[in-house]
Amino acid sequence: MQSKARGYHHGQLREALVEAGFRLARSAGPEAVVLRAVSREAGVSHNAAYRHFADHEDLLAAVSQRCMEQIADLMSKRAAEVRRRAAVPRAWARLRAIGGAYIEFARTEPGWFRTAFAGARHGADKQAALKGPPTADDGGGADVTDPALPGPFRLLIGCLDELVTVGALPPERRPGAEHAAWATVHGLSCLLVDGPLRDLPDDQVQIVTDKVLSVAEAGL
Amino acid sequence: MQSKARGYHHGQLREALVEAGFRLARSAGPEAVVLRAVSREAGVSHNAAYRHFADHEDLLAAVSQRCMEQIADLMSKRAAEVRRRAAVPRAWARLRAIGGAYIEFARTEPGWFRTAFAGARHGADKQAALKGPPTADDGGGADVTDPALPGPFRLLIGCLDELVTVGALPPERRPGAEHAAWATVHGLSCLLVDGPLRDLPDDQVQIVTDKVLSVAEAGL
DNA sequence: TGTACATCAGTGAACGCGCGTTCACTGATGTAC
DNA sequence: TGTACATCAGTGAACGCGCGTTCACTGATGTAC
Repeated sequence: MQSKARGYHHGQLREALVEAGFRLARSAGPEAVVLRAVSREAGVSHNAAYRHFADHEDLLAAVSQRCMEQIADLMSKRAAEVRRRAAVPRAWARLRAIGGAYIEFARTEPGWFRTAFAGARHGADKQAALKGPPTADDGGGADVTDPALPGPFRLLIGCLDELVTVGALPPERRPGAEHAAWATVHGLSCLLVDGPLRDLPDDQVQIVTDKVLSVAEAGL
Repeated sequence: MQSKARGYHHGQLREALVEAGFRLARSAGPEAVVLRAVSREAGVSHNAAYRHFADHEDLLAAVSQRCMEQIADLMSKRAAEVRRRAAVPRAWARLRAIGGAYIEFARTEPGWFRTAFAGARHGADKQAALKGPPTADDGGGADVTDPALPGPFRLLIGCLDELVTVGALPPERRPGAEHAAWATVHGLSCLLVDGPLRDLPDDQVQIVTDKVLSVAEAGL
């Protein structure tokens, strides 16, 4: 019965609030994800949110997670577009595709990108800390199937594992590779969004992106 | 006469306000650099700042710049500690030293680190945009002596130039290298400060840092 | 050297704002009998 | 099948807060004569 038209009881207010916050975050970043504005956007009184979220931080964390999924979606999409058939070049192309998608997302959706990482700073407890380091005792890094990991990171791990499986990356270079790769694309993304590369014109962004991805690949 | 004890006229209120903001930013980041709190910290009425800054954004930009210099200071210090004598290993060691210092700074002074990049987002006009891309018509990158560039970036450019001069880096790989290198260390810094690597214990941070720097160097 | 005066750098009070959060409430829903 | 009632999800008003900014002001400084 909950799919009825809006009455006194909303029915899916939680989802509606997250979606409203997500919309606000798009143009104005995490600073825009504020309880009163989100409720307003959802067409509901400004304290209704307390039936679904403990507090403002809790809401922001949910919106942030939504943004993180949005990044992962674009990465998956770009990876699926890779057309190479041979295993080795295909694996490399997929890695480049997800890296490029990450940077593309940051550049085209800076509000969402910033929000994706805003939930982490506040409410640190609620998000699982990342699995440790490249120690000798595990398989050489984090686990792709671990649902606590952010989606983009899981995709990256998957790509790197594929590179090893396919023989393109020597297993001894695998440990820690996910951190190095992620750091590189994340860093360029931040510089393009927040940092001193923020005003670079699009064509130059493309050049810089290619260079950075090439260096990262060469490094692996 | 301006070094007299505090009277009605402060004498160096501008510097004092920036310093007060800098202090507040250390523990609480850019969100703490708020006009009223900064004035309070400087022991002055909350509107006195308007004699020295156009508005809040203007003050934040000044504090942000101060933080950026602080990063550059640590990088210079670590670079100066390099003891290698032979030109080539020395150049590589200096590059690694400044990269490591950047990450070390982010890790040990997250408030300052975040503030250094907070001034950029707001008040974008006031900060010079970074010189373009690795086009063919310039010497292969930005200019070390350009005072509009952030200090850390100037240091990085200097190191890369040195690598070329010394013959350690083929000139054809030089263009764009500063972006790739900066992106890598900046990315890891952000992940350690804001992102999912925030809770990594110190020893693992060291391992990850080494791996990331090694990959970046190998990539160049 | 002394004095009038313009200028500058600070003060204190007040403005309006949007925020997070809490309170007592009320309308809708579903279940026990 | 009908009715009483507990439960749940929303409302509206109010709280206190800290913020940026503006106003008319006043104390200190330096300069012209």
